[in-house]
Amino acid sequence: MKKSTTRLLEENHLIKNAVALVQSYPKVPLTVDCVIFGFEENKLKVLLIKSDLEIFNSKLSLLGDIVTNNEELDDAAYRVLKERTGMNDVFLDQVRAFSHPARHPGGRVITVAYCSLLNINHHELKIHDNDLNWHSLTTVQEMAFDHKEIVDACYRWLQKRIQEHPLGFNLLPDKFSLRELQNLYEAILGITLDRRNFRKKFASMNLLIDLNEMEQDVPHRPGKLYKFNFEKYEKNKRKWIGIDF
Amino acid sequence: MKKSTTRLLEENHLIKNAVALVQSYPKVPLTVDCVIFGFEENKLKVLLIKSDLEIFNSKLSLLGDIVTNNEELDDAAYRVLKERTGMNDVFLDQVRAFSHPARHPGGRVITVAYCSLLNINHHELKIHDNDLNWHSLTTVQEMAFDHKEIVDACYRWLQKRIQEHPLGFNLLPDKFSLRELQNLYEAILGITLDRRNFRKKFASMNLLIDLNEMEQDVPHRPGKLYKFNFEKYEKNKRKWIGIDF
DNA sequence: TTGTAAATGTGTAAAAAATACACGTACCTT
DNA sequence: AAGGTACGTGTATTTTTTACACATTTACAA
Repeated sequence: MKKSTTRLLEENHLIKNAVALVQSYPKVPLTVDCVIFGFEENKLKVLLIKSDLEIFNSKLSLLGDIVTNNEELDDAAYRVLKERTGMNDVFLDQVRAFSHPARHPGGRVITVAYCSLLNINHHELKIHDNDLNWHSLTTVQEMAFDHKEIVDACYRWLQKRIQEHPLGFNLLPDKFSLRELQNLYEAILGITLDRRNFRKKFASMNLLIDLNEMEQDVPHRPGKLYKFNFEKYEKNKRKWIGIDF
Repeated sequence: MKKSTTRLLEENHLIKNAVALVQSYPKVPLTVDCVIFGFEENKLKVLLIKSDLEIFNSKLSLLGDIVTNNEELDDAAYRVLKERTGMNDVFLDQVRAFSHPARHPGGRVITVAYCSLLNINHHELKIHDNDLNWHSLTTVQEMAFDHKEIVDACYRWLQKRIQEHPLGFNLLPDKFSLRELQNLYEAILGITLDRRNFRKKFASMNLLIDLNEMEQDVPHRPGKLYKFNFEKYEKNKRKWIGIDF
């Protein structure tokens, strides 16, 4: 249906009013920060950079960036991830916003934290770039800004989420053994699990595809290799209840 | 330890650098929006206002406001809640940020959504003010901005959270019967629960204090009244695992 | 006052899920 | 060839969840 000219003019007017309203709003600088987790040597790692703010004297910092005009927060976080790791199709989810007025020494900056999970070995990281490096989560202490607080919040978020959804697979290679999977869960949750019960649980989920391959180059009896059935999980995601260790 | 003058000057310089950096950042208008839930007549309600933006033609809108200078997001949300309901000490938690570039007709505005739970009868609502009113969650359809999407997200958030923590008590009067409590859970989760098993579960949690009082003015056998043991819950919050219906 | 309607309060048996636990096997290394 | 190491598997026990029925208390109406 074609709108009349009068209607169009009126609508135009209303939009102008709305624009004027928004222009009267105070504005704040907004950034995203990515807590990028990886798993290596049976330890949960987090990808950090040395802060380029002199005042922080090379303290460790999250990967982040300003949110540009008309950019969705999710897109900004993906952009940071892509720029720094070269990777697409990485797990990424918003955790929450951090807004303490003094969190940035240069004045008020609000940041939205994202949690990302990726397979360290599948990377194309530009590690050489800029003191970009993986750090053991447990050893990371002082950080720039409120980034330690953000890392802690994302870690707690991950611990909770991994008990509701099988997110851990994002941290593993395409092919993995059950032992590797169990090590991952033990590292993230900080508990030890019974091997037989752990295998039973994952077997009952029917989300693992047996590749009929064996581990190579292990100094002991090799285990079977599996891959994660992403398709099946995506299809049933809504019905998903939990894992419950 | 007293810092040397040189050190102070240097620090000052670094802060100036940081300030200059932040000043170079793009800025966006930022708001908070509160999804305020209540419970009445065995229905989950949400507190809405008629949008004062003409372009929305009195469509329903969440209670929200701009985030002022140096204000924490949590504080901004509390402020909105206080202004509109007159209530302190209300349950409030951040859900997530919404950032679609076209979510506001007046241009780019990012909003952070909060979920709040309060006891409708315990209010001092200024309902007369401004077309402020409670609406059945199930009947709310069209809303201004992306507020329907935000309400839906907060409802899903609530459904999930209420199975992990006993948040429902925030929606009930101080004194309530087990039937009211069950009605609440059934309304939020959209399922029916077995009465005996429900009571058993809450009894096993030991979070209810028997007031040795009875319901008044009910057209049938009155039930016992209980109050929620907030202190005990707060004390054990960290160890809390879940409710699991 | 008596009967009826409506919701309260309570326990147990069966099923399902979680837990605890041990030994033979396969492969690697020396 | 022997020893080390992690793999792979099943069952009994406990705990949790589910399903289910009847007597009781009060309000209300006849």
